[in-house]
Amino acid sequence: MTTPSTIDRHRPVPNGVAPTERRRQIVEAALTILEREGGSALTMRRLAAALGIKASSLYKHFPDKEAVELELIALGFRDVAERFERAVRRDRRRPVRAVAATYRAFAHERPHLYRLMNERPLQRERLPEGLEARAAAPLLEATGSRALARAAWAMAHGLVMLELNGRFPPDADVDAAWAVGVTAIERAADGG
Amino acid sequence: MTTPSTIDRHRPVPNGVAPTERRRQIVEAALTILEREGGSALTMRRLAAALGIKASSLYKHFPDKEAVELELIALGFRDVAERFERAVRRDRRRPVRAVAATYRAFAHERPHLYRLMNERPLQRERLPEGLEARAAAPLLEATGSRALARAAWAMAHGLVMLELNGRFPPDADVDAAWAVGVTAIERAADGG
DNA sequence: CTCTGCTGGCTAACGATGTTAGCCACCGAA
DNA sequence: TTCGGTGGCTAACATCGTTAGCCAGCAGAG
Repeated sequence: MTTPSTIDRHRPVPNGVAPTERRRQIVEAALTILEREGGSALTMRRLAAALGIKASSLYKHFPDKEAVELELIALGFRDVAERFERAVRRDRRRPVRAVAATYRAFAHERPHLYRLMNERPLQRERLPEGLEARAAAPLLEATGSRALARAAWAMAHGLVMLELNGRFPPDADVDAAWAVGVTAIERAADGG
Repeated sequence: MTTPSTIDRHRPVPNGVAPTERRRQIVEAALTILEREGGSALTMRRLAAALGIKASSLYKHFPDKEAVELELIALGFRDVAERFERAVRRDRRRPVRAVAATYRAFAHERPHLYRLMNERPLQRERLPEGLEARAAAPLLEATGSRALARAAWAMAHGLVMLELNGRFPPDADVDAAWAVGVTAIERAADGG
């Protein structure tokens, strides 16, 4: 309305934000906080402090907190996609197993990022186009069926979340649950 | 220290709270808000307003917000347990299928309660003893294996959460994903 | 060289949130 | 009749995301 903000004067980049150097720095700092201290530590004030500025100044670079989070989410999807692509290339015999193991490894290595990516509704329209599809492709290829790919994804996601949330008993053999689950999916893929 | 609070003078009931009439009313109001308006609407001020009192007065009945939520969670577990028990009694031939359908139906009928129950780490020690185990028993019985039961639970939970969070494309055939997933689990149960 | 306007900071504030301290009216039992 | 517990209240605190409005610096135009 009044002053044309820094942000909406740029081309319609997915997130409504063009990739400036300063923005890159902000995302980098956000990622550090997220991975080191978890999602609840990623506040605008905390993020600003890490950059030596005030929270309100962040709004010169991003329209809202969600825009910052979406950069992290996109970054996470890119990481997952690359891992999947490498995994299926490495183990062509048993792609389902390879993708599952990779999925689990990612979730364990970057649990806070995993949560950010998968715990809440995803604003697709603010993500780079095709990124989600790229991350999903290897599993779809491995299972050979959309329905089975979704069931497999759901199982992997469920196992990860239940484990991250400590919902299994302390003595539970989570490896065994993964093994039997993956085998069930593999059989369905081969037999179907 | 000074005044012995209303709460900790009572016997060590699981949640640290004895079941008074007033407390029952509070939980009832909380449930109404949760189911009608979702988890983010369940605030202490909002809950108090529904009862015609101030937020701070709630702390005469519950030590914190989590204690109120835990009452709702316990209530949810009781509902799930009863549904499961009825389901396996009704369909003895295919207990896995029966439990899965029941699980999905519960999540769709009471999505906000489902979220409250399953989205975050669970404070077991503040829940009535044995309640969680009771809710888990039918699936364990149906699959015949802890590992498979966990894989099945994870798949169901994953499917529910991905669906509730709108993570599947709008045109996705979620029924098909459930069907193929349940079949895979059933085969593993029979063949194992 | 001067002016102008954008960039990217700042302070102050708003309306939420959960929670605590401290006060007091009521009411039942001793 | 007194006394103490029950269950209200107001006021306040820290923290959250976010907005309004101000201003220093600097680059480019005249």
